[in-house]
Amino acid sequence: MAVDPPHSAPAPEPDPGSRPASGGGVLRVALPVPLPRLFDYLTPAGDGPVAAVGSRVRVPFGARELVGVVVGLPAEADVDAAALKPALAVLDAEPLFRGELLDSLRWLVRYTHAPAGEVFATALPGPLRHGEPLADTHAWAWQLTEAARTGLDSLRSGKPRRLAERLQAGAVDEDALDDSIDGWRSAARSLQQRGLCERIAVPASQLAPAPAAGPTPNPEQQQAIDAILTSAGQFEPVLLEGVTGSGKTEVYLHAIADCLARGRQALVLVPEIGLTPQLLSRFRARLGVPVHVLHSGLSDGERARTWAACLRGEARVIVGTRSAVFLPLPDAGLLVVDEEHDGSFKQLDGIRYHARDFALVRAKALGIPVVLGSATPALETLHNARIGRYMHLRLRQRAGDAKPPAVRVVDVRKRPLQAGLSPELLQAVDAALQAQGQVLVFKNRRGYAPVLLCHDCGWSAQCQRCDAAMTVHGGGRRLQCHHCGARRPAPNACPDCGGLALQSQGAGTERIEEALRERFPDVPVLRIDRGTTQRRDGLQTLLAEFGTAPGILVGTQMLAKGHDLPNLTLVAVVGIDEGLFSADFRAPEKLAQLLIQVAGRAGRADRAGQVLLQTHHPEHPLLMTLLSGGYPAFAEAELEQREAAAFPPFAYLAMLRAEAKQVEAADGFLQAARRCIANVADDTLEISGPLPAPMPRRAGYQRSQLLLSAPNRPGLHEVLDRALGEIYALPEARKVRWSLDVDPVDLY
DNA sequence: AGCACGCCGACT
DNA sequence: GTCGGCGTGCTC
Repeated sequence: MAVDPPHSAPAPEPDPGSRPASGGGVLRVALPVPLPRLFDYLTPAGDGPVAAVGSRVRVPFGARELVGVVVGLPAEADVDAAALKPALAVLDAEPLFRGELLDSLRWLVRYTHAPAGEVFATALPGPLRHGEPLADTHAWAWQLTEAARTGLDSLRSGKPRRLAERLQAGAVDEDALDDSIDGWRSAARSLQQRGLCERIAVPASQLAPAPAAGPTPNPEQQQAIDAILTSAGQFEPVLLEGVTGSGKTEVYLHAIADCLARGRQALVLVPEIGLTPQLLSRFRARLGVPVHVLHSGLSDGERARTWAACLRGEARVIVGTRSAVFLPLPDAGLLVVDEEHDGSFKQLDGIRYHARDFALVRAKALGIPVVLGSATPALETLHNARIGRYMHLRLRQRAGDAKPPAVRVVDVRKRPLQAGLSPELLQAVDAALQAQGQVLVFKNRRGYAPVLLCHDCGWSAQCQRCDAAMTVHGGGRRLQCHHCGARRPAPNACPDCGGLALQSQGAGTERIEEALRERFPDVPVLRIDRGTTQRRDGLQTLLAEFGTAPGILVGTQMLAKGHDLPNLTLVAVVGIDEGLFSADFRAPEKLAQLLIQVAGRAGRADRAGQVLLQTHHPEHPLLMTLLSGGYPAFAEAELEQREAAAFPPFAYLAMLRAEAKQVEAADGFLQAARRCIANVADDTLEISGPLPAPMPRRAGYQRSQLLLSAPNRPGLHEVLDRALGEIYALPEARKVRWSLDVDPVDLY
């Protein structure tokens, strides 16, 4: 969703929402069904809340009941009036969607070409989606009862007594009790049973520790802060390009503090793994207001409460992952997208939106600045900055005079490898440990080995439901498919030839961990990947135990950012060669971003870090450019390539995907869809496919895809608008699961 | 997507 | 004789 802000803001529609539907009126409702249509109903009988645009309604739909959102109050229905059913009830006295959010979601419907009801449903937390009332946002507090005045003396010293004494001056909210008395809950329960204290609802606490002063911004930071503050109150997209450790967060904090001082709300979007306790505690310590969070780890109830607190304007600062971009922000003053290049901002199923791009749309509609921060901006973002659509601010200095790491490429051709590690790499690890430093070995592949191979006949362990090899886990004992999750024990003998020459080919993090333990028995070796950090906060706990003494971390993507490792002096990157030759046109960008991010972990503060890249292709242009000119030089070169090849941001893509048990069904649908599209397209639209997806069979389904490429965005949308009606109605559509992805990230 | 209606096989 | 398979049609 590379957004073109000057052209594509949601047109604020004349909003009939303020005009309540009069008796006998028609409600136009968006329902969460995969149909490209709205449904009209009569206003419900009875005397519930009056329907307005943006309110939820419960309606009969075929044989079932659904919760939908009123999106219009037309003078008359677009179907036979006799066919209209009355809605069952209006669920909101005040509309949930109003003003800017309503306009922006309407824009998203047009942009994604998705059914409106599904877009609105995606924007709501589960409980609201299912028709529950807007959650209470009050806090709970405890106070002494009348009876306590006489009964208190009978308490022996202990927890209950201490709690009672604390409550004598008046009610205390639970957050404050959490902070002051360990295990107060059981004490409270015991007092409650004796009728001495009670739990009461109080307005949500606006209290937080007084804001702590931060470090004085350096001149670059100050310049960036000033530029953002100057833009307050108007739409201004800002790319904040800052090398790792240059203090982007400090700039955000000043901009947010200013936003709060002007009485406005601030929303900060972070990648899935960027929402660390460290980041939160820093925000909490500095801002002096409660910081609300929204991420996938929360319960439905918690998400619903945060949503309500935002709508009521009670939440002033919200930090959240992708889905937080849908929060209602009646007093919005600032949006921040941290690590804006991160792939987790794009939703890959359901409504395929890009949170960064939707944040831009919202900021434009809200008339507020939006800050996109990254050390390695997405090429789309850089392009927009270069052509002057975005203000471009740079932070080149590392805070505290930290030196950039020294990068060394290790040519491993013809070198003996041990679990994929070269002697040079092991030597460097040894040296770093000797110098009391910590080491990170980065390998983008979890498990023990990517393939189990029979050395006698060439058989390899394949997943039965996917076109993919199974990964060896558990030191060679188990097989696991990373695409569908299938697991089975590894065979002892080759199922084909019966031979016993089964070998684990290649190395994943597990095997590297094993090799490093063997080689460096005296230091802790800690592996961090999806397998070792299942539990909530697991990563945090593991890293805390790891401490700062000499030791080795082995890990995947997860370790690329977000966690402070002050004593990390060597980062070794293993297995980048696949990324150098991937068919995906975004692979070079992703690899460059990853290398820069990982390298940024080495050497903070006083110690210069070292980065080691192990490769069979030391002369690869990507590495040469990245090494000599850094990310900016790489980006320059890569943008030229994209332009020459007519790829984004110089072309506009949409992907139609289909999957079915039979290939013929998937292909047949896409063939038919291709004809629908070709009928309405001019010759500037390129249509390729149907082609098998990169992994044609996944979890038992055959997957096929059709790629559309247009030289301009309006042209692409026009074609889709005109073709989709027919595509929905295709008889072939019934036999497949299909989806449209505007601005797909993964072509392969 | 669901859910009902509808017309053909192996079971109490 | 029926329970139930999933084809197809519809949802204001």
